[in-house]
Amino acid sequence: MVTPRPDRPVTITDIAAVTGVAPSTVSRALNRPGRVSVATRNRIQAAARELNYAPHLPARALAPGRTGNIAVLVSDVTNPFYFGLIRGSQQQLKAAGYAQLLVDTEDSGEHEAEMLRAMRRTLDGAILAASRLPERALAALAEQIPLVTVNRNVPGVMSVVMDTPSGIQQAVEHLISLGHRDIAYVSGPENSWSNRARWRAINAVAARHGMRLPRIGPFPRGRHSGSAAADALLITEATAFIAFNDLLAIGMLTRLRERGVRVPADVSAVGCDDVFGADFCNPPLTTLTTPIEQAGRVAASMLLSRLKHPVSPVTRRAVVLPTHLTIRESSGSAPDRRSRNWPGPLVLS
Amino acid sequence: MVTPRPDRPVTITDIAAVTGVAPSTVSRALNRPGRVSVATRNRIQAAARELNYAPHLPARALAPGRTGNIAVLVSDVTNPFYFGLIRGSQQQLKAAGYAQLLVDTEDSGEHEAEMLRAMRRTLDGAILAASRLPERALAALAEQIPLVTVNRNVPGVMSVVMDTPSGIQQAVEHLISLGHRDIAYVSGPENSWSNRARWRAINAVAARHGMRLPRIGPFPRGRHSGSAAADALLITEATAFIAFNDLLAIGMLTRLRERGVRVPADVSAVGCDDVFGADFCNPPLTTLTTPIEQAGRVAASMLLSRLKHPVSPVTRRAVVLPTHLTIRESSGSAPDRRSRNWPGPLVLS
DNA sequence: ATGAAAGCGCTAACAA
DNA sequence: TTGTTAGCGCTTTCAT
Repeated sequence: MVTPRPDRPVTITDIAAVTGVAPSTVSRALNRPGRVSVATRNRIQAAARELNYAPHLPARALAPGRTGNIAVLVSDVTNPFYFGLIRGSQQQLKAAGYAQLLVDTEDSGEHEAEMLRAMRRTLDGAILAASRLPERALAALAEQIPLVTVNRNVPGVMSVVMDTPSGIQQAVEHLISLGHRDIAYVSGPENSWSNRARWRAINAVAARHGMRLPRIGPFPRGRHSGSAAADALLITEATAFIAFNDLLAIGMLTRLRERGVRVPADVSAVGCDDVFGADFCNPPLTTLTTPIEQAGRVAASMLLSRLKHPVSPVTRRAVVLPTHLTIRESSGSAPDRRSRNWPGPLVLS
Repeated sequence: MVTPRPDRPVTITDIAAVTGVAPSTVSRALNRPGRVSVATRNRIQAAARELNYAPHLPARALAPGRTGNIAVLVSDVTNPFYFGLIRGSQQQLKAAGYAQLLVDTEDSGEHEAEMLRAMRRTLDGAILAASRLPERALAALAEQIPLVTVNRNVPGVMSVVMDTPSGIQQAVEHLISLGHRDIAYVSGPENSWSNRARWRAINAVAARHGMRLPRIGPFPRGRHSGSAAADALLITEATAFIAFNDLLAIGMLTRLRERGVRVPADVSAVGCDDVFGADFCNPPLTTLTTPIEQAGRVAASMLLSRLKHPVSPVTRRAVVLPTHLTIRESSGSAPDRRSRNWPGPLVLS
């Protein structure tokens, strides 16, 4: 029996030598067990296990068409919004034998483009969780490499988006039913597609109710945006606000408390996303719940089915996931506007 | 001029054809610019840019020794504890030209081992953020592939750990200084190394103060552990607790509120980790802050320097990062024990 | 400074 | 059913 050097990774050639067959037979036995006689297959698989063989994926990836890698690009890995997405996609990808490459684009379209450029030959496809790329660039990219965008809808690119309009409608009407008439939209970063979609949806609902909601901001991502946003809000007449996302809303909650503004007695707060933390902040946040983990699963599935059937017409190009309003304690009846005043002084911190 | 087919990825051979040199020269020009004449180098680099060339990483990885991939294994991607770690390592790895493969082991040692086994030939190294593997397995693995563990210290394996004892000491003494004498440790999963380390540290401090702290639990990870833990706590005489981690502590906070127990008036709460959310939960949580993002950076750096200098003795094998207590509003003076009673009835939910 | 040639591990035609 | 052969794209000797 031939004993391969134990300090060198075991290859199919080693297995071939040990079992006395050709390397290609080993390859077949391991990948398409059906095309090999039962006897040899068993012998080979036993030897593989015995030698603790693991395939060398890069070598396999040399043959065109399959690297086994899918990239997932997020704008900020520490944003809890992505946690569920990452987990959802990871589940699907792992089950299908793909590795997930997590890439943080640092919220920059250039980083995003550069990473994709550098990695494109290493990838079978990519999931873009919050692309900052212009439509044209995205469409062009999708020609070169299978792509699924999340929360971004551009023609010709597969996508998973949330049904923002219906969720926003629920949110606005929830506040209206509580007696609020002055409702502000607290805007997020202007380069965010979700932000624009939400603002558009708000406008549409407001128009339907013969109202016009003011908008404050935009406020960038970052620790102190919540404070700035809360301060800006208090200058207005608003008795309620809908914030671009929960992070911003939670930041505002903190600042409002500092300034002695009671939520929801003085001001009602509504967030978007229902991220980790929305249920235990103070007070627990009423928010538009988006099925983000499902979005991750769906995005991965779309990509995988596309890889399997490169041009199948059955692959849907755009999936819309339902959203719903989760009512917690941060929203309540509108205060009598005339008697409204903030107990605390403005404290600059 | 030779025009390569535009629908096929550009290879160094294409560049060679275009510039009239040999493929090997292109390779050199791109990787070791010093070993090529300035003129040809410029010509080649220009052509590469022109053709929008990107190296095919799997092919490069065929040559032994460098795949460009580092795996980061976490027990649960949705656990906020890991966010900073992932970001820290990602920063370092990206800067060094490595791709980060994020792997969720689902808190199972078997998954962990299996993933590592399957991927080992694809990897230049791995960071194990919360390994569930037995010491022997870990040590054996470290022989085969460069490894850095985080929050896990096993001889012969590079590691980054937190200085739990000093942080725990601060926490315990903080509570003692507030008059607490009955302090419980709320234990996390028994297969967690951190959990055992924290419990050991607590015991040591208690002994130094002539006390013996009771321990309740263990409580597994999961949404409802906090409730169970809070209920268990209320059966004891404890006026304060230190929870295995913030997630557990926050869950307990929620349950305590449901049951009408005031924090910190009736019970003081201390968590561990200072995760996202610890600063805005209700009340904001006093917690042992661990520099987890730094841990990610350090772990990546250790791995990278190890890859560069395979057996350099200068690479430290174990790094201990300082921790400190962050005092927020969940801890306060101990109540008079005799007058202590919980206003609310026990509500099973 | 540059070219020629071999080979990394695996898969897929094709042949037997 | 199995073996032979030829690459995949790149790096790396070894010549020149």
